Amino acid sequence: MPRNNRDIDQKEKKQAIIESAGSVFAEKDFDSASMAAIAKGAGVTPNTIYWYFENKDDLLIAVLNQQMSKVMPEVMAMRTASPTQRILHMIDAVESPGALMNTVHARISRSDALRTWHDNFHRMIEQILVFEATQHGIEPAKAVSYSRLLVYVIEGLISHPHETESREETIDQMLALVGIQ
Amino acid sequence: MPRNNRDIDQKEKKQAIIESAGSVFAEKDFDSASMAAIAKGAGVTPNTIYWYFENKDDLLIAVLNQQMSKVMPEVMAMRTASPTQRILHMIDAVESPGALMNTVHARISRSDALRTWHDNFHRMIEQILVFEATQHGIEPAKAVSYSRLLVYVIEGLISHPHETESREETIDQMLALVGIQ
DNA sequence: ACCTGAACACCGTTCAAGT
DNA sequence: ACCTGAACACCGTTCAAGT
Repeated sequence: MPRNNRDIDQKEKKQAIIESAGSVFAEKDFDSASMAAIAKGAGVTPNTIYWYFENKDDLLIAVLNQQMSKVMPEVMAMRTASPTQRILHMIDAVESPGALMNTVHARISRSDALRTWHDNFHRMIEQILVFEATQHGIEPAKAVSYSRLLVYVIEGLISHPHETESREETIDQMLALVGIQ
Repeated sequence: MPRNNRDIDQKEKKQAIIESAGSVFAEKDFDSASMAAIAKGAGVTPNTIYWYFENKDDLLIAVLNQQMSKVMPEVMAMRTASPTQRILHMIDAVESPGALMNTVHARISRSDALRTWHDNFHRMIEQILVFEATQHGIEPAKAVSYSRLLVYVIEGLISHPHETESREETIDQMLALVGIQ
């Protein structure tokens, strides 16, 4: 066993760190997930993580970005599914790896990078919802304000992973209220 | 100066700790607020806090309860104000002392006591909203499901303290959608 | 350029000992 | 019963030193 893994491709190692972080965040939560445990899972020393990432928040952002870039194409591809089903899929994917969304909100005041990520996330979801709403014949002005309300409901569902039962019903009700589907 | 403040009434000292915690949580945030800083603000040693509270989460719950028992009567007393104004007042009061609501959500998986507090909070808000809705002639079944949606929107506004501008507009839109006011 | 060992400052919490 | 000093185990992060 080599003293360090220079033979392993750098992209692979960075990827290994992100994946390890993702799974440790998922089974514990952000605060309980120590850099030591994440490093161990990736087969590196804790300090090595700091070669690839500025700090723990930066690593969190990398994990979130990875998740989103996996999920969004999936959601887009669900052409035949109902809006409710598409939203449900997104919530499931975002929420199952620990309650990271709550961590994002809780740490926004501490990390500018995290706030930027969060604002972009909101913008992205809202744009999709506005598109969806206008497709359903809702006038643009209303589509924008309804989308904002919808984002809050979606975030609410993500933030409360223990209330899974009536999740679909909740989305249906909200969509019916704003006139989508 | 006495070695310890036995002369000071216990209730007063406990109260001093809660108040110190409240203000330290407000200017920093839950994680950045050290027990040392809280203790200092209350004029005690860090360990003394553990005589009065089980742990940091327990102290957080005490702060939240204190806030709520101050705010709720105020909201109830606003008889002449519109529902929007009443909701706005509650959000302002809950959110201004740091983004503690986000901390609650982020730490639910770690603390059973915090989850219990959170569930009670939801129930309380939902009951008030259901009452409000039925007052406006909305049938009970719909009142319940609308209230759940409304709670998510309210929590969304609490969770995003930096989006203050359009807050009133957002509440108005949501209330209009469900037929209140 | 990439990685490590060892250290730093700090944290929440515990506990034996004091009054 | 109430409070403290001193310690414990752990944390994210830094940095000089190695390859």
